[in-house]
Amino acid sequence: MYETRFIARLLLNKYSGDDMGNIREVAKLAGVSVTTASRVFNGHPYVSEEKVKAVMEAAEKLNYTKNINAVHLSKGRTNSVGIVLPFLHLPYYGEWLHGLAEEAIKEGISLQVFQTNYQKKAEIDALQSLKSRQVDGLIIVSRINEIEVISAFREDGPIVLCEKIEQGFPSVYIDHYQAFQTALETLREKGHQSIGLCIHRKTGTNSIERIQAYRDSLKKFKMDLNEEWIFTGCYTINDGIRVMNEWEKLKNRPTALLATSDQVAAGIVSEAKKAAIDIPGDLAVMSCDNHPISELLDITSIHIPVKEMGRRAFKLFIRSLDGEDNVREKLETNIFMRSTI
Amino acid sequence: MYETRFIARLLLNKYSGDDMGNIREVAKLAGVSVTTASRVFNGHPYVSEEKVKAVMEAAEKLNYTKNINAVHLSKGRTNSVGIVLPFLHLPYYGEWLHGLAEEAIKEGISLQVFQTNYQKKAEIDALQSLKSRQVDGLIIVSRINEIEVISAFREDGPIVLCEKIEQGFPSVYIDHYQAFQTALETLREKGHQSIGLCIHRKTGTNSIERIQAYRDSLKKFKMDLNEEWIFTGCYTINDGIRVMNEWEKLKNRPTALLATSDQVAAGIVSEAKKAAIDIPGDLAVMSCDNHPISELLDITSIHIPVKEMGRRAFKLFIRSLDGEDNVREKLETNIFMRSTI
DNA sequence: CTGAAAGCGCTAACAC
DNA sequence: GTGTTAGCGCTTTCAG
Repeated sequence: MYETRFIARLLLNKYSGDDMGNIREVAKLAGVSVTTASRVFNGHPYVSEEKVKAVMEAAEKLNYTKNINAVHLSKGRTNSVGIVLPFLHLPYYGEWLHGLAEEAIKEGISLQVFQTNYQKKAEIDALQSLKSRQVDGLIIVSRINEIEVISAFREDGPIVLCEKIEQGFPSVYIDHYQAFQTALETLREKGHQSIGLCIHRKTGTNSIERIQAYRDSLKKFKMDLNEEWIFTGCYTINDGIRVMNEWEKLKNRPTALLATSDQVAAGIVSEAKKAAIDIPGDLAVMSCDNHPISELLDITSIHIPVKEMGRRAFKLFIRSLDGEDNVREKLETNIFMRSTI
Repeated sequence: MYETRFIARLLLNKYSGDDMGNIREVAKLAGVSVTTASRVFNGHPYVSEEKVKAVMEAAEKLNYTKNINAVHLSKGRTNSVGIVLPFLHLPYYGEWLHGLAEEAIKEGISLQVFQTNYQKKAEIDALQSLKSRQVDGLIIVSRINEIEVISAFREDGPIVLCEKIEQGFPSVYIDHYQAFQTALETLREKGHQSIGLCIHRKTGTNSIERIQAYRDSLKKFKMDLNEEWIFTGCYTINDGIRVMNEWEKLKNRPTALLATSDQVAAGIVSEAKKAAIDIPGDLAVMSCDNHPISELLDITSIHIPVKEMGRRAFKLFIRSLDGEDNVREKLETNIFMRSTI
């Protein structure tokens, strides 16, 4: 049996690591038990100096490295976390991941990234990876499946959400309702009575909150409401350009646009310039994130501490592992006034 | 023994999946052998209809999910690949990952991301994860360690590089030397005799190639050379702003700047505008990547198919797994002429 | 301080 | 078609 398997691996896989011993071989060469060798590799106490040395030497000689998969199986965890997000090319998620990765490396936790493209199935694959113990937990930056679907995996491990969720999950979030209220109030004070919205999608906790704040504000101040003024699918610079073109075609135009992403606002502003539309004279623009590009183009933007969210989400994941699995953290926003409103 | 372990897990970890059976229990409940159950879960042939059904039902009843770590250990691979890159917040890498992730999901390969921050140690950790079999292979988008260090891990699994490397690794790359030559030639034709460089770093295959092209071109055309004109550490918009400020302080100023990133060029161009410096009159600017921001700001840029590189790198990884582990692919670039030169 | 041995849960060779 | 069983390589309990 040994033979067959060995030969098969040789044939199938040149990376069979044939020259890499396992802990048993190391132990044998060092003249100690497997237990002792294991202790040495894990820095456990109560091993004599000389045995430590013998084991280290044997390991060196055999070019030994732990097979981490065996460790994972034996320990029942993987020291890794899955990050679930829709798109990797949007600056928002890049920034977010950057913050998270900085924390994760400190804790020696590895990162498994699941780009869902907002496909339900892809997101469920990520959830499955929790159930199958590929990752110890999940951080869902943005989701597409209903919360009930997510909840079904709740018992399989910590799941951190990044939205204002009532209970059942640890989460880090922005009060988008409040932020939008403030933003709309600010625009109103500037004299805008008709305001349009550029938003990612109509679903999703964050989007729903934002739309709600929008509708509520309009009603409260008896401002104009027009379904045509809600532009969805707005993620990128190009989407902003598209919005600007649509705006131009509108018979009844809003005098201000509130976008949920700086990229979109950037597209709007630059396309406006090309079309000789005066910002903020003909159209005021305000966006979210306060990403460097907004400063660059001098776009008024609501600062969202994206990187910090990534960091916090990771910390919540860690706390969740320790049993504190219902913490919710709200992060603050503030408006950076610039020239586009 | 069973007892102790069980209780310990209950105490330590609420996510012990107590209600989740393993394949043995499923097999028992279904009244079949473990092998048969395994066959069912892996879609292997030669299992009778009824047994398939029995196994499926038992699995359902026990809320069974494969423990993927056991699979990994048993099979000797993990169906995952590690991506090594310095920074997750730079659009370049986001774009790159996006392309890669799209391919990976098709093949059911999961992504482990290693953000190194260009710290040698973090990069080595990634390499170790290959050796410890945490990932089946590595794609190094940009590295900081010497090639010899990487080579030492060559036998542990496929390692795909993204640079023009002589041999020993599969790789996908851009001929940066040629691209820069063309760019510099273009600037020269526009009458520029003194050209500055904004580059990531002085090391790294790609940077070295670019600097070499720079020096060679200057020499060839007897253009001015001034070490002060080489700005390093240029990655972001803010770095571009910094460069612009430094440029202004220069006694002897280059009349053109060639940047390796659109972000940097964007910073330069917008800061120039603030300082009432005419682009391209006082200073011509050209950059690399042709990221949407360059179109936005109408910056002349060398198009680099970043997303495609991500895709190709992944495909090379797959081919490498299949034994074709020395393929090198060159991707083409082309200049998008806009208003900054 | 040390070691024997029983797991962890799945795969697959081999025998029937 | 199906089942038995020996791995995969490490951790950890328990008994010295």
